Amino acid sequence: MPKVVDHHERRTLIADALLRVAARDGLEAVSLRHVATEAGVTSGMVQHYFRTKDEMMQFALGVVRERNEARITAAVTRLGPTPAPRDFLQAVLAGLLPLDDASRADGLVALAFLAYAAVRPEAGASLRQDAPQMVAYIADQIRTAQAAGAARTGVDSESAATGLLAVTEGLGMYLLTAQTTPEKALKTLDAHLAFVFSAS
Amino acid sequence: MPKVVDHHERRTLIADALLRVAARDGLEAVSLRHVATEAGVTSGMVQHYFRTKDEMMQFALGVVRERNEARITAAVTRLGPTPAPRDFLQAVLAGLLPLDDASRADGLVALAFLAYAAVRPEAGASLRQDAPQMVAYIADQIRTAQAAGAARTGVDSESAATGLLAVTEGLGMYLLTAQTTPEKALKTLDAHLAFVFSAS
DNA sequence: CGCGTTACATTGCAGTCGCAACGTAAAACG
DNA sequence: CGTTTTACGTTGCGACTGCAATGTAACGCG
Repeated sequence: MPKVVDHHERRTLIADALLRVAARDGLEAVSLRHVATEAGVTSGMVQHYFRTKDEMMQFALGVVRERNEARITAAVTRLGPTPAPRDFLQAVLAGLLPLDDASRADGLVALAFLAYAAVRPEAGASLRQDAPQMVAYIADQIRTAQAAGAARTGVDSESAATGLLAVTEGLGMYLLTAQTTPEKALKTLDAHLAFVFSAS
Repeated sequence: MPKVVDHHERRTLIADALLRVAARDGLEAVSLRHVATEAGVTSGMVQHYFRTKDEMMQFALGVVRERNEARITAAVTRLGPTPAPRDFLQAVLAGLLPLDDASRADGLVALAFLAYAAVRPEAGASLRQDAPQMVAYIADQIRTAQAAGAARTGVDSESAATGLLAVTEGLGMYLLTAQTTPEKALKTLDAHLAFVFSAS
């Protein structure tokens, strides 16, 4: 064998270049040659690490998901142990919003992938898989607050959780398309949290 | 001159074909020849009515916007005169959700266009233009209800309006990507409306 | 009845695409 | 030390793209 190389590292290098191209020029500008040029390698090398373009896309999609996950866990750990449910959810959901340039770029790519996967069911499965546990987790937080008298009762916790996530998702889209500002988005999110977490 | 033809009708015919292709195979599958084949015409004719592909895309984008607008006004007129703000908003927002096959197809196309416009600012302007008045209108409804004691006070009406729209948008995305069901989406929307329209 | 304008259809060209095929160099392994 | 396997680089092919160019037929107008 020649130089011993870390396959995963090379693939991540290429995927990063792909994401840069997608964030700058859109997903339709992603081609083997463009990605290779962006990564500073030859298209032959890209082909060596990904047998097909679709395989490369799938991998890049996974990288986006990992980054989002990392952003969330970072927001959570930054909060310290045993935070109040409302503060906890505020941190998690705000961490999901594309507020800075880095997360904005990722958001644009995620949006492009969403449209890409909408007509490609096998690729879409990867995007769908972590939503249910997210809903369950948030619903659990709401139920805890309800039991402590810190959240409005008489509301289905799952509906409230889905609503919270949907608001965040919608605000994210408005941010990505410059239909609102970070300040207004955060204010709207807080207003919604105030709806959920209030005396009944 | 030869046969007198309705230009706008022909352009709409072509745009409809474009939207069918986009809904079925994604926006990346939209090419002059594919659209022409789908419309049952020659690519030369497409070129005759649209000087460039981008012009064709812009026009199709406008058609999507018109359809959405029509769906909303249809939902409103179906409601009769002077409805209660809550019923009114329920009808409008539910009308925005991609619940049947037709609106689902349109939603998929709109999603694709969103990603398309995200890296094409001049095309994105067309998507952004009607959001502010929508927010203003909903905020007005909320303020009316607040004055009548039918909605919770002490909340910024603009934030509440933005939240309502964001929830709808987010639920729409979950529906398009099959991450939720129409029943759950409507239930979540109603739960959010219950948050806004309740004694303070 | 010409005539010019409009409504298409056909063809072709330059560029890009994904991908296969092949070549080469280097290093681990016997 | 030779062999084999891996890691690339290069080239090219067939298909597709947007678009320009050109041709042709039909109809309104003077």
